[in-house]
Formats: sequence, structure tokens, C-alpha cells
Amino acid sequence: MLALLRAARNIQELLESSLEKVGLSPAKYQALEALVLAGGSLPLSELAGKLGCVRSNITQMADRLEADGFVRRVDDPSDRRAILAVVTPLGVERQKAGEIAVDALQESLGARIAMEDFEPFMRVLCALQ
Amino acid sequence: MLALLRAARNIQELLESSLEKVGLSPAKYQALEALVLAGGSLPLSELAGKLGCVRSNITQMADRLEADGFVRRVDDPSDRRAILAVVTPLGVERQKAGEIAVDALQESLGARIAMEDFEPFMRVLCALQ
DNA sequence: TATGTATTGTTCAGGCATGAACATTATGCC
DNA sequence: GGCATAATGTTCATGCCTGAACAATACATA
Repeated sequence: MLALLRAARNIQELLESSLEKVGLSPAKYQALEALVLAGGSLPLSELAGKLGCVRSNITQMADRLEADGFVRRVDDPSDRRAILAVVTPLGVERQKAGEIAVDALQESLGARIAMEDFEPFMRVLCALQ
Repeated sequence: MLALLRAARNIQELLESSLEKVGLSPAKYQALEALVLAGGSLPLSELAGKLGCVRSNITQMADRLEADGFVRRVDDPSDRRAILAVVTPLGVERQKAGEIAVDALQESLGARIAMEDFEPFMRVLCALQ
């Protein structure tokens, strides 16, 4: 268990330094990814849902993404309570760059593990889910 | 990779709710554990070393632990720069309780995984270290 | 239609982590 | 002894996360 937590911490650090090169943090990348995947915009509440976090977190995340110029806040025309996070072209560009970095990291990590260990590894991971 | 991060996040949550019952967070538990393991006290800098974090983090951690009454700050007689974090009896008691909770969790997680998957799983974890 | 309930985003307080800058103290070396 | 260098703990700004409390809006149902 502790080994798993340590491995996760290690991967998290690798992910951070990979994304840092394109000016993103893991959290920002995930948010942009969710937005792009959803077609470019989402109500903040739905974004919180997709990222599995609390709404107040998204408020601050959106503040930072807006300050970076990766996202704009737009009133939702269909619900006057809601506010849409809309990815800017710059945001889209960064997300793409982030995706490339993440894929590369995933590739290099995948190369480290033996083929025959993969299946039991995933079984354990699922069992711990 | 994402699966691993999700599993780790899940375990982290389980750990949090286990420790919450004895009034500890994972971070506080780790700090108390390091202190008890070291015989009851450590200079803050060494504690930072054992926990693998930055000194300024320990300053704040020590503030919180002191506020909880789990630790006292004592001047190091052998180095006037240094300050020792000393576990209080209450701190020792909570650490023990935390250890029991952590062991129980570990047990219950271990029961979820198939014996024959364990070795390849650990191999992968080490490869990712 | 009015009213109670749910949902939305924000704010605030706080936990946990980092890195930079700082004053204080140790230490090695001339 | 005096001085450069290193180490110690703190403070501050910042990131990311949570939960509680709040005002505004939506909605179901009496």
C-alpha cells in the first residue's frame, strides 16, 4: 500500500515536470482536457463533476485559468444561475501540447514494465478501486 | 498510469477516513510516526528529511501539531539554530491509535488482491519508482 | 400562483505542499 | 580571531484541495 502511494507520488512528480514544460499543472491540464473533450465549454458545476472535485475548487481553478488566458467565463444563456467555462484558442493549443507531453510520459513509463506483468497489475489496481 | 493515480487517490481517501476517526490526518500521522520511530524527538530539519518535504512545510505542520497538543517545540541544547519537535504523551497515544487504524486498512486492502498477482504487481511498482 | 426545495457559483477559513528570501547560528580555513 | 560558507527555522506568496455558509435562480407541487 505504501509502495503504491510512493509510486503514485513519483508519477505525479514526473507528470508535473512534463507539463511544466508547456506551462501547465496537472490540475490545469485535466480541466482543459475535460473542456476540450466536452466540445469547448462546460458549466462550472459540470466541470467539477467531471474532475471529481468540489465546486469551490472549480471557482478558484477557473480564476487561475482565466488569469492564464486559457479559459473565459461566459453566462449560460439557458440557465441564469450557471456560468460556462469556455476554452480559448490559447487554451486549446496548450491542452494539445499537454496531451503530447502526457502521452510521451505514458509511453516511457509503459516501456519500463514487463508485458506479462501488465494484466495482474491492472487486476490489482481494479481490486483497489 | 491514470489507473494507478486513481487507485492511489482512492487509497488516500480511505486512509484519510480511517485516520480521521482517531483525530489525525495522513500528514500528521506520518509526522508523529517519524518522531516516535526516532525515539520521541527530532530537529525540524531532520523531520523534513524523513518526510521528504521542504522545511517550511514542517514549520506549519509543527504549528498544527503543537496546536493539537501532539508535539512541543524545544530548543536543541546541542545546536542553538535547531529546534526539536518532541512528541507529547497525547501524541504518542494518537500515533499508536493511528497505527492500528492504518494496519487494519492495510489488512483489508490486502485481502482484496489475489496472492498470485502480488509479485508481478510489486515488480511493476518498483519499475515505476 | 405561491411556496418550499434544489442547484449554481462565490466567498471564507483552513489543511497541506512548494520555493524564495531572511536572520541567526555553526563551521572550516586562513 | 576573522571570514566565507553552510545549515537552521521562519515568513510570505502561491497552488490546489476541502467544507460550510450564502445569495441568486430554477423548479415541483400544493
